[in-house]
Amino acid sequence: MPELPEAETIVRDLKRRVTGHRITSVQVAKPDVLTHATPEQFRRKLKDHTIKSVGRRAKNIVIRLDRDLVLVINLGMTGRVVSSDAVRAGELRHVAVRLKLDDGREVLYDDARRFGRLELFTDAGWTERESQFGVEPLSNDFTPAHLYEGLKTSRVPVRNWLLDQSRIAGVGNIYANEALFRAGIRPTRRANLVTRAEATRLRDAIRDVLAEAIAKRGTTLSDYRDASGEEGGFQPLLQVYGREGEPCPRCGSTIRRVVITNRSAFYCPKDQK
DNA sequence: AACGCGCCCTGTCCGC
DNA sequence: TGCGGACAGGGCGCGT
Repeated sequence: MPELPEAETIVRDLKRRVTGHRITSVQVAKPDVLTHATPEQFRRKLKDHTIKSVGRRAKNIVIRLDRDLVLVINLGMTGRVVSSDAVRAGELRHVAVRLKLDDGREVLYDDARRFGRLELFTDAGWTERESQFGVEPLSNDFTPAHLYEGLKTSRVPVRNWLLDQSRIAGVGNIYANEALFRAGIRPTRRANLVTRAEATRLRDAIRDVLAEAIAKRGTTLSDYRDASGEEGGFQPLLQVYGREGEPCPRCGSTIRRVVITNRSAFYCPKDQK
């Protein structure tokens, strides 16, 4: 599921719903979503901490608590973070972790495939981990020159290059494909063969598609929900992702699907060279 | 040492 | 209706 726009949407919802609240108890139903902690360690560490802020880095939800504790949630493919007062009972069938708050509500982590992970850090520990991610694509540091110089150093297909979180933080398969369509670059092209002019178009395309997707509260293909349990609204605006066999919205050619290193890529054979 | 690959796991859909 | 295979937003560890 979730790429930068979906994580960002959840973060904005959570910020409003949980900031300032204290965690009064923690239940772990599916221990395999925890990294480097037993359920007992996780429960003991989180209990009685107060949530100071909620933010995002790459596709991660970063919850800062008092007394030097940071809870980082990566949603994997099917992870959801929802507030218990926003979902109907029984709607969540794979709750892995419950965080009970001081007002009686719960923050629920639900994950059908359990590819998602919850991890606790100290401030310093998270700073270290965070340094391994690349530039935030919506920040001022993500310049055309930055992108062009980075692309020059690699011969992998540009679609794969865009998925590398140590290069650009937060772009996943949907938005990589959409940005490449907007920029007129075929997903299979080697990164180092993208021209300076194309890199500039790609940089703008990445920023535009991410910002537009955030404005629509993300893309729901099947599993993604925001913190209120609602679907995203960007899926009708996808131009190539998941549209194999449909006409290109720009030229009418038939959109193709190719598999690059085990993941689908979609493109218009006429508009993307 | 950059890169491709297999794997983690469940659900859904499609063809037979 | 059932069954097997393909496929799904991600990311890690491995071998080359």
